[in-house]
Amino acid sequence: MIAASPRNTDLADQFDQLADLSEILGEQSFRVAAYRRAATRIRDTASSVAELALQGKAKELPDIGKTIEAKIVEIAETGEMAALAKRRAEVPVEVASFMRLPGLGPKTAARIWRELGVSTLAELQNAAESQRIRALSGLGAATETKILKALAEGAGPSEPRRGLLGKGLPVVREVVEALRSHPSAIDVSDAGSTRRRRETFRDLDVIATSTDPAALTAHFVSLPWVLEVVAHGETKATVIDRGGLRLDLRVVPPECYGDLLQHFTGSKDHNVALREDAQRRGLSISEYGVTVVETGEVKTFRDEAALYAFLGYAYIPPELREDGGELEAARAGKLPHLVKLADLRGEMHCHSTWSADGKATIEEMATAAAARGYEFLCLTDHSHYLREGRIEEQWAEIDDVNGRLDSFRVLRGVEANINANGIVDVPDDVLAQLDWVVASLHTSFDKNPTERVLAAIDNPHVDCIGHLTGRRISRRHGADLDIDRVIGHAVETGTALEINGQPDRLDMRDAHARLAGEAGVLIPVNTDAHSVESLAYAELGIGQARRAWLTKEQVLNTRSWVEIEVGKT
DNA sequence: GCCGTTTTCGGCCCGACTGTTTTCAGTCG
Repeated sequence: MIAASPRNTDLADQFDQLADLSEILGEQSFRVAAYRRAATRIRDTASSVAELALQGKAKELPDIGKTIEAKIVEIAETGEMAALAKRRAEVPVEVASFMRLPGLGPKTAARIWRELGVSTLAELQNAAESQRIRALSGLGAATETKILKALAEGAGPSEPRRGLLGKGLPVVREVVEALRSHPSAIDVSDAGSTRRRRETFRDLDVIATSTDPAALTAHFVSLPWVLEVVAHGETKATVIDRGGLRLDLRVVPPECYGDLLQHFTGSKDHNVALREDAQRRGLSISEYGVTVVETGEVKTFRDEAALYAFLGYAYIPPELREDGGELEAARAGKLPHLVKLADLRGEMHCHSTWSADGKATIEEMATAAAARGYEFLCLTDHSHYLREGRIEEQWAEIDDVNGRLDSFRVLRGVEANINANGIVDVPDDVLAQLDWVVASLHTSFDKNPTERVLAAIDNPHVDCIGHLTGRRISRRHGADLDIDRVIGHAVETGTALEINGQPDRLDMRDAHARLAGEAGVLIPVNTDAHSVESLAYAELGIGQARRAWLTKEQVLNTRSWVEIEVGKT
């Protein structure tokens, strides 16, 4: 039996650790950066990179060359990377976690380890308390205080916690509104990862132009919900709000608003690729403008579209700015026309009080969906609550509601469970009477998940697989599926794979949805709403769909129900 | 380490803030 190949996340973690330890050892910064880029690339790839490497095809990915492919093959075949094992023997691994403390980088971590013999976080705390850090030249009492504060706040070996997009968006919008009300404000916008609709964020970014940058920055740090000011300059400030969220503001003159917005929206990888590309053509890009190196002339741009146009690209929507091929596509005029929230014509996965956890009646859900401008709603209550004749009672209520609603239709659906043995838990004769069948994994995620999902797809009554992996962001990893096989099977059978817009699901994730879309899978953007309010999660789902490069044509519920029924054949 | 519409060698984004300094290195995004 062949051992399962390592998962992309495990490979990526190993390259990140290789980068950390190499950096502490003072190795070439460009090689360290290459390891980090490779880790990111592996993490953002949908297919198994280990499988690709074993076929000699991993080096076709950007940022993966011969050397890194060989290291991946080595991990797949032996379970270990010699280069990493060697460095682990040289550096105590906990020294790398010093770098997780804010303000401490590789140079400082290395000096504390080498010059003081400190190799664990406990020893680091002890060294700071006994004022031994200040003995090192260039470090003082302030550094000791900073270390102790960070350790007391629980910063440590684990990754810093990232917040959910669904939590961050309302906060960043509130801050944007508060800044707009300041008399010196001209333009204010959200930026950063929330503008790109990335599923999680580390901090919330706001940018602005102002007639008086220092006054606007001062207003920002004195907003009522600010708990702590981390940094405060004339054009840039960072605060922590009472919810523990980190907010960054940056201000520049109006004439370079486009430059600033582009810079501060990122992603970092997108900007680096953009700037490297520009540099090859004799241009130097910063948040203040584009410098023609030869003449020293600086061009500034009031909006992003003009900036991208000057650099020779079509306008790139923020959701695509991840260094995932968008620059090449924009240069060639081949960017997709991304799906928009307003394109949605129905909801295809939601619940009512017929599910025990549902908060609204069928009529309330339907009325709310109609108010959003939808034409239909597939009611997909949990199969568990629709047994022993209850589903017929539900159908009667659906008919009743449809009788009262003009030009809106509630469809009969169900969210069936894919059992541990791969069987869909609703009898075929019941499924045959339904308009729309969603099948989802809810338990036993580690028990043959691929085979179970494939079996569900094989059921001719199943129209769609719900929240494909079952992950809960930052709580549960979800099923480790063979995504290529699932997508291949979905294409063969015409089964849809949804994007579930629940803030902690967003499942399929962006990379999976992009691969599915490219393969020809139809993808409904759903909310899995259990209440009227959560129908608004459609915005998060559409963000995810746009990050997956999906067009209106690829998103199933941009069609009318009649068109969808015809497509089902 | 990776990469190539001037390169298979010699490059590799750019600027702000902090703490410790008397002009800068380290860190961060």
